[in-house]
Amino acid sequence: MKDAEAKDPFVCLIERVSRALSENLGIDELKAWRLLLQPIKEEYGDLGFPLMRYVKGRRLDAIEILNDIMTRLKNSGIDYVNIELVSGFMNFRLNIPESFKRLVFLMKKGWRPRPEVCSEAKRIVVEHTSANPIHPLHMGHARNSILGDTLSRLLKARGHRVNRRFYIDDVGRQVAIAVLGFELLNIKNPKMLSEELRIKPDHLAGWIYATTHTAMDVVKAKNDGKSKELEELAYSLARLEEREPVGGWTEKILNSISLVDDPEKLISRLINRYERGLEPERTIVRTVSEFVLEGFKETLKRLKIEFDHWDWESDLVWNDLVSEILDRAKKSKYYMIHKGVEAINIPEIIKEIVLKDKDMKKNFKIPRNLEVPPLILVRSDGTTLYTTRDIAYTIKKFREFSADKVINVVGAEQRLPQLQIRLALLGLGFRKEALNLIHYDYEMVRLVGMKMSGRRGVYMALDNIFDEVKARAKEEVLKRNPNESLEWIDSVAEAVALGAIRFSMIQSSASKPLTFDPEKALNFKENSGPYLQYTYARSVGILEKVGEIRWNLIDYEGCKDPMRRRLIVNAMKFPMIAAKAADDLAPEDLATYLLKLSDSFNAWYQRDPVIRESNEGIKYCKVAMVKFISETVKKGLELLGIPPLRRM
RNA sequence: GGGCCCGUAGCUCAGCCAGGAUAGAGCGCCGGCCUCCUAAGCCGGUGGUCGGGGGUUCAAAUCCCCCCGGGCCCGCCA
Repeated sequence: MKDAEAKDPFVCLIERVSRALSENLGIDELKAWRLLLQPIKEEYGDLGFPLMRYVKGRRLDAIEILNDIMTRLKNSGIDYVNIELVSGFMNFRLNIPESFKRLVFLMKKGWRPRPEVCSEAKRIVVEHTSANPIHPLHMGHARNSILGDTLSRLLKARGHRVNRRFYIDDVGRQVAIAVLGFELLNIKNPKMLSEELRIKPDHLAGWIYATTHTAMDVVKAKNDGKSKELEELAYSLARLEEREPVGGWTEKILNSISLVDDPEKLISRLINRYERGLEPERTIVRTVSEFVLEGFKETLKRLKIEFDHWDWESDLVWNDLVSEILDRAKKSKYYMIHKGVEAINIPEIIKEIVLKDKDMKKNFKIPRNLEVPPLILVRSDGTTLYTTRDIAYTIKKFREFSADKVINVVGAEQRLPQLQIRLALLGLGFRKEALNLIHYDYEMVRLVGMKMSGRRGVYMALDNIFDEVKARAKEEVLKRNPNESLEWIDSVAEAVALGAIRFSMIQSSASKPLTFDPEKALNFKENSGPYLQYTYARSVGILEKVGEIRWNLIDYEGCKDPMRRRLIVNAMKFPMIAAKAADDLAPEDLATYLLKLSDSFNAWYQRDPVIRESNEGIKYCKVAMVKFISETVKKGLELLGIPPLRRM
């Protein structure tokens, strides 16, 4: 094994102890190390294990277990830890001078902190963002994209093969409406137009989509004689008109739609012909979609988010994967006619497959009184539904990447359809796929004092938020670096803004609704991405002032100081914490950990100066610590997709 | 009407799944620290019936039941 790949003393310790605990107590090794990582009070030790939970009611002797662990550790050459039993807990205290010495030995040879690589690498598809190509990415998409991207980074670092995919939903109703808008305005070359008008493609499309949608609703409300609704719609339309890219567009769209007998029929016809791959719809829809995607790509590039594949939903229809699924459904015993259209009998699948199997029940966790309706496959006009196409897409994701697992980052409001999809897969005989499809759901992003609606063109585009945050960051950078070039200041501001936005999107768990307050994202204080970036910049600053690290001068007794000791122990936990965050699909855990580490690092160097330390041995001990923390924070930032800055 | 998620300090949240050692952060507020490695920092102070009520347990913020409040979902939309 190369030294750069060697395991650090802390990871070695955790591995040995977990194995010993697992064998002695008959629990999962994974569970053992997860319990070991639970934070404990410093006075009890560096690691703790709640032994009483397992010893209770069994003929197990805690002292025997302790002795066994001690012996095993001795045999593995791990002599830098002390264990004691206190009120049912097994507490571990590291000999820091000794373990830090081993760590420094590795670091000197090029070892760097990184998440502990898992023993069983899997092939994992992460599908995320997948926004309809009809309007700019907004803050809701931001949470999706950033979660998806961060998960991908974590899983990759954990040693898995990750395939990142964007699903281009070009078949649905939404795109058809946007396309209708482009048609009504007679826009043949959107790209040229957006360049002329200097409007980003997705922003231009967003206006056209919202206006067309609203105009359609206006006409509908008029025909139905709903005057109250009409009033609100007229207001929305007026708001849109204020922002129209070219004078008269709103009127043109509204008038054109008013002339059509039944706009819905027009949309239906468009979808129908597009699904069949007929021209000119084929070219028109693709042109508009591709045009909007260019805008997405620009935004995503800023967020440092990349994809391995861009999958066209229409390809699934044209390449017969959807009809393959439909055929399979027809032959299935769960095929049914529901409300006069083709469907899959989901309730029957639950009854016959899920409820009869204990593991299935656990995997699907279907609430007792939840009625999952049948899944309709085809509309009465012959076009397919999103869920049908998504079944096909799931199969494609598993097949193309030979995936063990597929993670869909999709909003929590889509829980029911996502569950239906998994159940349908199960009923159609795709058992492995059904069990390994994960709906990674997240709650809504709410903007303070604002209700968003894409259909009405009311949303806070990510691009605009980013610009706002960047402008604020620029002020701060400029204040601190008045003599730097504008170019440098701009690039730092961009990175700081990215750090602020990415961090704010992952710092709380996905299951909680997130209230995005632009004011708060502009707060670059503690508990923020920029705070982590600052911590890293400071550590680099110190190292640069020190120059070359004289490893052989280090006096390891220097780590005994309580503050330094605590810091080293905290940082040593990084590989395991990051690994756990990856396994749990919980980037927020890593974020919280990095904040804590930064806190203790910042508190430390401010009280215990490094460069001015007069004792050379102690000084280089501290320098080694700074190097260690610096590399840890850097790796952590990379995992979160936040650019580490050497200076800010 | 049914289901899911959330409810912990004035605000934003961690801890809950795998029950245990005096319930943790940050923001805010009050008071300090820039001839000293970047003050996006540090130090000190302030602040909690863990939504309410029952139950299980030696032990409950954590598990179970009921209730209350907020969000979401129950479409031939996605």
